[in-house]
Amino acid sequence: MKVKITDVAKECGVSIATVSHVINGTRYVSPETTQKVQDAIRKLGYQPDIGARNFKKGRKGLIALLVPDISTSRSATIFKQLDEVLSAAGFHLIVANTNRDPEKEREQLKILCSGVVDGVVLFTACKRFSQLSPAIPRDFPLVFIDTPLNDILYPSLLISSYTALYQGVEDLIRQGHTRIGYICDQVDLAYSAERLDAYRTAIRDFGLDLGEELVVYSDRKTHGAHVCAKELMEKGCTAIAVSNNQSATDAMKYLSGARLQLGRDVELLGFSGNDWYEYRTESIARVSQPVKEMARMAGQQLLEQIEAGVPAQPRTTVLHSSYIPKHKKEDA
Amino acid sequence: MKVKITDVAKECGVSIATVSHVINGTRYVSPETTQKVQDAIRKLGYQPDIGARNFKKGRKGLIALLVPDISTSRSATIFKQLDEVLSAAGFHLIVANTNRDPEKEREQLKILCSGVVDGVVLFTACKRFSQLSPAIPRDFPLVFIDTPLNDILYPSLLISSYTALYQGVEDLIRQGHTRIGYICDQVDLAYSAERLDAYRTAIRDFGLDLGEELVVYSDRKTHGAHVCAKELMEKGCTAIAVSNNQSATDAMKYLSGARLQLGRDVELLGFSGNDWYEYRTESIARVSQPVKEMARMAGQQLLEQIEAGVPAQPRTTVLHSSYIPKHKKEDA
DNA sequence: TTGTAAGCGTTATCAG
DNA sequence: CTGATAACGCTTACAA
Repeated sequence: MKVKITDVAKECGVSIATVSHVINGTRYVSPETTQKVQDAIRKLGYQPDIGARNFKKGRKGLIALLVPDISTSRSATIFKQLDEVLSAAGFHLIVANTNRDPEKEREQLKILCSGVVDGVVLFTACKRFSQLSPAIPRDFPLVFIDTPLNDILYPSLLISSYTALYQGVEDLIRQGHTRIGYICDQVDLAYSAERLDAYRTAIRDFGLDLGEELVVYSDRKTHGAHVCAKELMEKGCTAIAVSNNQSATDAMKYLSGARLQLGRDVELLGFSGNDWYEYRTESIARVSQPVKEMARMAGQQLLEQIEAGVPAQPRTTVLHSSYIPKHKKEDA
Repeated sequence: MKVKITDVAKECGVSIATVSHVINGTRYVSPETTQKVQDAIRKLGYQPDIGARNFKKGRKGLIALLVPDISTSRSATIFKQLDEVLSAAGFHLIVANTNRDPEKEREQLKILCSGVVDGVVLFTACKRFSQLSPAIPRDFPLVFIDTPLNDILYPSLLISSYTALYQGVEDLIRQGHTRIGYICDQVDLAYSAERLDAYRTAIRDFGLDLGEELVVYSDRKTHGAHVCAKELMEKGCTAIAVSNNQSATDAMKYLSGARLQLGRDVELLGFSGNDWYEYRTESIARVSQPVKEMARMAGQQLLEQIEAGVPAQPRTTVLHSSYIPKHKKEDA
């Protein structure tokens, strides 16, 4: 049989209350008794039953992370960081895949929030908060990440790449490039619009504006970024900026297929991501997103809500990407 | 306040025992009473407290999946399938990343097995079972997947690609290819050795043996599969077979970079995986692994151990990959 | 400085 | 056919 708190109490002739307090440091116990208890615990190999504890305290010891697609490297990064900070606080992390389906997301959210987990970190696929609110009980510990929603009622963490992208384009311009193309994806998403804006503003600020000529729009399914890259090269671009990591990868695939070498035939301003290692022979300039920091902060903020009982404030935190010039190492 | 079982009992004037039995269908209750109870449940919006139930039943409601690398598509697939079968049985899935580190794996396993979860699905990074056994209590519900270990004491699920690969090579031969190269990765891993064997046997069976000439060994870090592909082409191969999906992808990258077209300049025998979509313009012949089935079976077998209380048998189940010729759709 | 005992919300064992 | 009631292992007033 498993050894329980009563066994320990019996072993060293104190009450179970004392044992409990020794374990949790929740009230004064004399040094000698403390010692006795700790010895007994070690001797018997006692380990508190987490299930019982959680039950008694009315918590589940579980946090859920909801992501649109578990197989992306971004999801994996977020998972790992979050797991670190939450497990340090005694929580376990369960992951749910929403498959970018708002319907499914709402369902899962409803179940999870109704007594399964103590809190949720949500990378939503919904575009408006009102699509979600019915699924979330008032005052449920929740943190949004990565998606700006308008009328949001919870803490939310975002990454802005405006400045970094602006700096990247500026750098290209200072290097003498005058025809800098831009591959834009999903303009309907806020982050994408912001990045396009950064590109346009930089271009305009330095008097290189050509209107829409060097902006092409990619689409994951019908008009991949490789095609876009091709188009831009045909338009005589000497440099290409992109709006995300996937596009950067695709563009590189096209360029290498067309035997165009980075740094010689064309310059690329990319985004950092986990798959650069494949291409590390050619160092490129890039925008680096603080995904890890975002995930860790999300964990912290969630813990505050849960433990300190801070009611969810609609505070929005914006982290900023940094621009990393060519030949410079990624910051850890 | 949350509504609990006593509230329901009070509402319809029966005992909590009856309510519990209605909910769990665990003993006969007259139709009328059943009806009354169900109405009350609906009326009050009662939902059983899972935490309390788990506590009472001495279970945690949690299963852990340990994988070497959460960011691979294989891990993602396994996660999704497993999650489906386990959540249907009322369990939640927590994922732990071992980072291919046996040390870390052992630690996590030790913690998880000592009362945190009810069972574990383990994609181990260890090469021998003895490295693990100290971390696992006797009779702990556990299922191994994807890694053959010698003196294993638990159910284990494997995928063999021997036959499929053999068939693929055979198909190339029947198409008239006589110089078929093979890119082998990590011969020290059992699956890899098996696949190399399949290739060699097929080649030998059809009298095309050239010894080691057309076998090249890749290494993720120092000697990528693109390099291997290049070497094989220089050796005059008209077809290339690979030992896994990553190598297939890398080989294709090289080929497209060298402007060599599949089906015209060279034939490729690849492995199925999640990133073929990028290349779907060219259909290729491939070995398709039943990863989903493996994951689902792992879930089933684990449930058997946990629920039916079947003590862990050292039974090994081998699933077989199928060969899918060119131009044929992937089986769902 | 420590002990006693009342729960937390279920399930399950007895009786009836 | 159904009801009391004792557990499950722990935390935490309240007492002493």
